[in-house]
Amino acid sequence: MSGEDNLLRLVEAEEGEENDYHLQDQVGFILRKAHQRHVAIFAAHIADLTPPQFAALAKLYDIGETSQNQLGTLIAMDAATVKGVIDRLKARGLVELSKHEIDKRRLLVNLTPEGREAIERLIPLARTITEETLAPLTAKEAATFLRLLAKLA
Amino acid sequence: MSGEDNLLRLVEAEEGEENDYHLQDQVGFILRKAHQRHVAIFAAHIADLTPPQFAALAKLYDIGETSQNQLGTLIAMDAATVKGVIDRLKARGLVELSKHEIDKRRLLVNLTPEGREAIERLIPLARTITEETLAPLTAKEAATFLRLLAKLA
DNA sequence: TTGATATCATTTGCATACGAATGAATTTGC
DNA sequence: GCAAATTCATTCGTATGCAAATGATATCAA
Repeated sequence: MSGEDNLLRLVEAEEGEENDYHLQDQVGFILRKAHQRHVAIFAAHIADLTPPQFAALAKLYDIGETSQNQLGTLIAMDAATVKGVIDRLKARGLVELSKHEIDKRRLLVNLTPEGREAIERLIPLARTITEETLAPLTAKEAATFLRLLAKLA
Repeated sequence: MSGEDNLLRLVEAEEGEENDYHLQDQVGFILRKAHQRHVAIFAAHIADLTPPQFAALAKLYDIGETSQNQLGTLIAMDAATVKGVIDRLKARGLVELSKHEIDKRRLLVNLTPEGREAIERLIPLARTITEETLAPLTAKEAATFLRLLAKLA
């Protein structure tokens, strides 16, 4: 810390300016930490699947067969990311791929019976994960938080 | 969709159970999307630094020289992650490394003059990024959101 | 109809993120 | 004072996440 910095602080204190920047108060930093905590809770309950992999299976279970690109849109992943996720699910036999009959650009993705079994088994655990993630909040706070978070996302 | 599934749905509808699982309502999924949006806003304002890199510089600016490990704790990164971040900042001349004189395990990290210049220039932009991230909320909502988010993180 | 655009998927490169294993150095406990 | 436990840093492997470039196909528009 140089003498100039100390002088600057004095001057700004006199002017009543807030010069401090506290990383730990910034929404981006706290958002990153909250996300990290959620991922850790997820991993503690569902060890053999990542949140993005689970999201892909859950969405396919919800809407049925769709193109890789469309699936990516629905679960908020760009094309490069969704490809990797689907590749790994395919390698594990949880999804299967086929070509779109009419539009030859599209790659259709669907659950295999094993994938359907897996997601049906995991959804109850996912509800627990959501509960545990929100556990520091009261029910009312959790509702408020989800409403505001959705406005941000 | 098999006949058994349809039967299951009828039974559950009669019992008033909620069987649907909507990914887009789960806190983890929305948290991931909110984080993605923040990172995009960050990149639009600060193109030459990532949020983790910025976090490292901002924390060093705040507390001065510290060990790589301690820095990681303060900015919520594990040892493997912080090493990569610091390596890249070092390669760009924004931080410098030195050995701890007494405890030979520790690697001290500090801002270079260029790093100090950079973070002083960037902090005002970071304030803008925070504002833009919270822009969908009113001031009161933003305060509530930050309070609840901090409880979760 | 055909030339310009747009869409879908892939690949490459870079940057987190974290578990697990390893080795060096320090601290603790007895 | 010494063995056990802990801490610090590094490395490896795997998995997102995204920008940019590319190629194939489809759609639009003059």
